[in-house]
Amino acid sequence: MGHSQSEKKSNHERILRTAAKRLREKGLEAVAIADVMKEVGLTVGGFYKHFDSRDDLVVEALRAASWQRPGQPADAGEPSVSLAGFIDEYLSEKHRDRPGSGCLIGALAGDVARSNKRIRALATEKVRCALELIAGLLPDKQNDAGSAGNAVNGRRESARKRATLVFSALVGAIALSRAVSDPSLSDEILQSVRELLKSQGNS
Amino acid sequence: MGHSQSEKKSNHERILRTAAKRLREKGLEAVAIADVMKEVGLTVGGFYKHFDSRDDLVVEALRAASWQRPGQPADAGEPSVSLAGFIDEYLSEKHRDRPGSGCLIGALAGDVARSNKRIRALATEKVRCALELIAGLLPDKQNDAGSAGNAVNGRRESARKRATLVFSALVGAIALSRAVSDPSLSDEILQSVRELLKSQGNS
DNA sequence: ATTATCTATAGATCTATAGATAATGC
DNA sequence: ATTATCTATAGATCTATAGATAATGC
Repeated sequence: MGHSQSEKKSNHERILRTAAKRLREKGLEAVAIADVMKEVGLTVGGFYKHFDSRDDLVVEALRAASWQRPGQPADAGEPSVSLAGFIDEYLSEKHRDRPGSGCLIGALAGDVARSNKRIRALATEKVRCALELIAGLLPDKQNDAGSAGNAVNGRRESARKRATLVFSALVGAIALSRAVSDPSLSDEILQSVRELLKSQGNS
Repeated sequence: MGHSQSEKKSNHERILRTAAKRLREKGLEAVAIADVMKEVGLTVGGFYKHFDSRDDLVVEALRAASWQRPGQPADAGEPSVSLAGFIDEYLSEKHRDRPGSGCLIGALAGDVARSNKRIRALATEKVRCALELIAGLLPDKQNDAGSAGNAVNGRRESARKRATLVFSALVGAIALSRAVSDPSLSDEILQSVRELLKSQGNS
């Protein structure tokens, strides 16, 4: 029964990583503390020296959960990929089949909508980050008609709108491809949205 | 304690309607049988003369749940609207704020992905229906390059792909708009996706 | 002495069942 | 006689706490 400070820190991080994985796989309500602790090799009782409540674990785990791009090591850093590459990775069969190491929002948007303020605030930040990331990957495009003011602001506004459409389509497509029980329909959804998102003046 | 056959049938339908609403609002796991029965004006014990198990209730309720278009009576029938009208209704603030009477897939795609075969098979049918409905609303468009064979099949294939993109974007956008805690970001998501989906050669 | 962990359990909640009650319907 | 409903509860599960244990760290 060792319990040094460094061991505690290591256990803490393993609890977070395990919870982040299982929460994305099973949803925000269906993960029991005892199961997470068991998977880490500990027991329930010790949990509350690490977190004040189950809710704290969920918030911390979601905060720490980063999307591990399929086929990349866990700490691959910022995606320096193109928009087309990002779309292909997001809508890959690997990502669909491994929600536990995938995009938090894609796996849990529905659950988040029914959660408390803290979790929704955290998810809101993640959504903002995703929109900015995608907007940054978008190519320049002619100014949209609706934007008054100078051309730079118009471009930025247009990019943000297009990023919102792209992210919505990504999140919707991955959710649908996971929900559907027919593998060929699931594949078709991924492929169609990949193809059209990349061709449709967005890339 | 009345219990005629007709009264039982009426109670059965009220249980289904109540469950369909609460399941879309709270998710597939978070609705307790006792609460549904209480809301209908009955008690837990009677439940099992109506359904063999909780799972049967969920399947039947989801099967019976139809999207009540915002601002329409419950039995408004097939949407004879245009694609633009459909998009505007789906991505309306009313729909966002009333998941209990809204699109099943939009509210529960994430939950369905973690559910059993029966529920996923049922959701698969609902997804197929949605794709066909949207494909039928899509305007004709030039044949896409990838399709061999005659022009009609090419158009149909193209419409199906575009319908998949549109439905993915609708499902993703409504999920994001509900997940996010900042009302202005939520509004922005709905508005951006509405605008681009209608303008982007899809309508 | 402190504390990270363990075992054990109280209290809450939920599904499903058992047995009683009272109205229906042959 | 049948059955739709009720009350009560067994059994499972989950969060959180209490108290014991043993290694750490001043």
